[in-house]
Amino acid sequence: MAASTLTEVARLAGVSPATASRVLNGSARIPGKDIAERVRQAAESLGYIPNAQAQGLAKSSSGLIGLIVHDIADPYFAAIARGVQDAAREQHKMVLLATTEGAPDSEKEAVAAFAARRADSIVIAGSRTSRAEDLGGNTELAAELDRYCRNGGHVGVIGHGIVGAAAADGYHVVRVPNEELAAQLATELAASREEDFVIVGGPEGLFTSDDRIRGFQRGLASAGLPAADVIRTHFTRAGGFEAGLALAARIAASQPGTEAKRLCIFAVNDVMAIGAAAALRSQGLRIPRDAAVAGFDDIETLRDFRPALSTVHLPLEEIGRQAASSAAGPSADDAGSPPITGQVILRRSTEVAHPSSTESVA
Amino acid sequence: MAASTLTEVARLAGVSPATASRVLNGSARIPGKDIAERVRQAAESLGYIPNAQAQGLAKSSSGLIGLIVHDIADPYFAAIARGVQDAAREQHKMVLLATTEGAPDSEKEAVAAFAARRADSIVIAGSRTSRAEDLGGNTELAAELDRYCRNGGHVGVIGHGIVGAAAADGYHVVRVPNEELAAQLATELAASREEDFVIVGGPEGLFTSDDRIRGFQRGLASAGLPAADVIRTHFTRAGGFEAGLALAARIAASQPGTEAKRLCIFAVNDVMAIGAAAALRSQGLRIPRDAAVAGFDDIETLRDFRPALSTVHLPLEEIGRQAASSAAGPSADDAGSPPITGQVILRRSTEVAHPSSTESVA
DNA sequence: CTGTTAGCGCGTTCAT
DNA sequence: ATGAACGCGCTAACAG
Repeated sequence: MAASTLTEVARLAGVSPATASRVLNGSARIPGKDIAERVRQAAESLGYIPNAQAQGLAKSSSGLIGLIVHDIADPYFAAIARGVQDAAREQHKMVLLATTEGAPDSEKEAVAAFAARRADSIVIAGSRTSRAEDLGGNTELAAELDRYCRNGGHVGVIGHGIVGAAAADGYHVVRVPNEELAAQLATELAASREEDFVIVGGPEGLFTSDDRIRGFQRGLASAGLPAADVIRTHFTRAGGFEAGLALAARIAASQPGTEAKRLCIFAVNDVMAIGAAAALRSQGLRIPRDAAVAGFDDIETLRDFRPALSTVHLPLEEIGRQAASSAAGPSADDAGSPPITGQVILRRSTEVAHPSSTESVA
Repeated sequence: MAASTLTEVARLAGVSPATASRVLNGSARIPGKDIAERVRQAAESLGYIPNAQAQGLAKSSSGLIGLIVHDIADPYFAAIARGVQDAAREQHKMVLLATTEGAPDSEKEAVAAFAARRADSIVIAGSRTSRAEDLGGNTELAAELDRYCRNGGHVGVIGHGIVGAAAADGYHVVRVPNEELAAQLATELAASREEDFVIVGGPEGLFTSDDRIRGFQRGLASAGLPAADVIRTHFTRAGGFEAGLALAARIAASQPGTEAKRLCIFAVNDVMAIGAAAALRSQGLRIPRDAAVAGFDDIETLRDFRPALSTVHLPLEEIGRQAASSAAGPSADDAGSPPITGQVILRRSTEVAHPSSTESVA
């Protein structure tokens, strides 16, 4: 009852397994026109499906590309996954998924599992961390990756490289200019307003978050503004919401004093920004009237959110694609892919004032 | 340089490969306390990682569970994927991903690919279709699935069964009561208003869409209301947007006449509803003032959308989990999982009238 | 151009 | 309790 094998096909076609193999997959020429047809028919009638495990064993390569994300339901990762999937299709490979919640030790496990399956390459998305508590985990992860690379595996990491990972062969990093873009966002934001800036960031040690915070502060500084307060919270919508609640209180408290200075809140990613905005709204505050809010990533699903969220567009899908194909080795153009760039997008959530007031002042 | 093998470990430990195998995996007893330890150390020092391909070949099972979705970046599928992933983790398996854009022939390919990899089970999400143009594809898909099942594979389909698929062993369907829930939504909506209803549906033949349309109409009928107009469009945000544009025109045109009857728009999924809402807004219309809008699915990422979208909550993650574990065979409780249920959630997007007007009329 | 012989790395009978 | 031998399904060297 088990699926029919190549040998059976060969027997039915009256040829040797080797010949059948040559016909059903493409190695050298197989102009045995007549033979080829017989084999094909035999395969067809038997409903033959090659056993990829066996093929993999024989060729020691699996046609698999492993993808590691924090959470596939997070639109950020989902977008990247789509890019990886695209690249996989081009390479005629399949993608193997692992979600890790960002824990280095379960990332290590995932890498080991991928290695066990002899994945041709591994893509790691999700920000790296440098927290003390993750130090051990990071080291082990780096070791695991190193071993994987040494055994011929290819790795594509998105954002920062793994802490402590040697620049081994087959180890690629798709850099995302988080810091520069955040600085640019701050600059553009600062150019048209005179407000107090606040940053809602992720836990300290999260590279992506830290980079964006640093960049934003730098942008502020170069605009001659003081550094913004930083609220540390979870790198999620819930975290953003929590911070938003605190900020709402702060706004309410300061209103009687000097109502002139509106708050401009920069959340280090869109999901957090949405959370913060929701919190403000739940407290009766309105955006951008009572506070401005900006995010980062330009998540597609969030584009219909109102007021439209100012953010930094990142080509997530392209990032995923690059990570997956850089790991596949320099293909046609060995010049490598173009560096990732983003783009500041100012929308309604950070509008400076209602047209009416602008007009009246002017 | 290739990864070290079990044989090498065995040699280093001074035992036979068989013994090493018994130690490193759990088959029978391995009380060779001293031996076991030696083997483990050898494995450790060599950085031994079992070759899953070889294991799979030997045991003819792969620890893989295949997942087929239209688009992993669609939050609907992403949520299901998370559930599948959870189930996979519990089963100590990994998830293989395939995206097909809903095309039956590429779904067939995906099934074949999964079969080739000897996936232990396959989960198919994404609505089935009965369009004439897909007939051939569906038949082939059904045949492929049938063969897969006959070879011992397990299949879990979400929503409707594959058209033409025999109720083979190992073929499970996680039913989603789309029709009932849509009817319920219509009933609740109809109870508190006197409006013209319009349905924004997907292309004809899409089961999920058709079920929801049918159910909604039924609900309307049982409330003594006439059937709603149905606008057919793409099952995506873009489709919803397009329909929304048309509806905006319709609203604008009818306003001079009888301004009493507001439109209540039911889009067969949340993403389309959001698209429609965006279109209305782009034409200067406001929700729920100028029109009510409802969706279906209760996508998590969309919950912060304003006005809050009335919809039908579906336990997407649980659905994915069930599909993945039903396919794993009746586990602990052979009573099977509880049937999927949803819940109508009325939010602001379908509010009947502003408190003020309600008051003044009363 | 085709058939034969060896493994790929591991699990699993059999003996011992 | 341990080791030897065989086979999982396929590909890659060699023969012919």
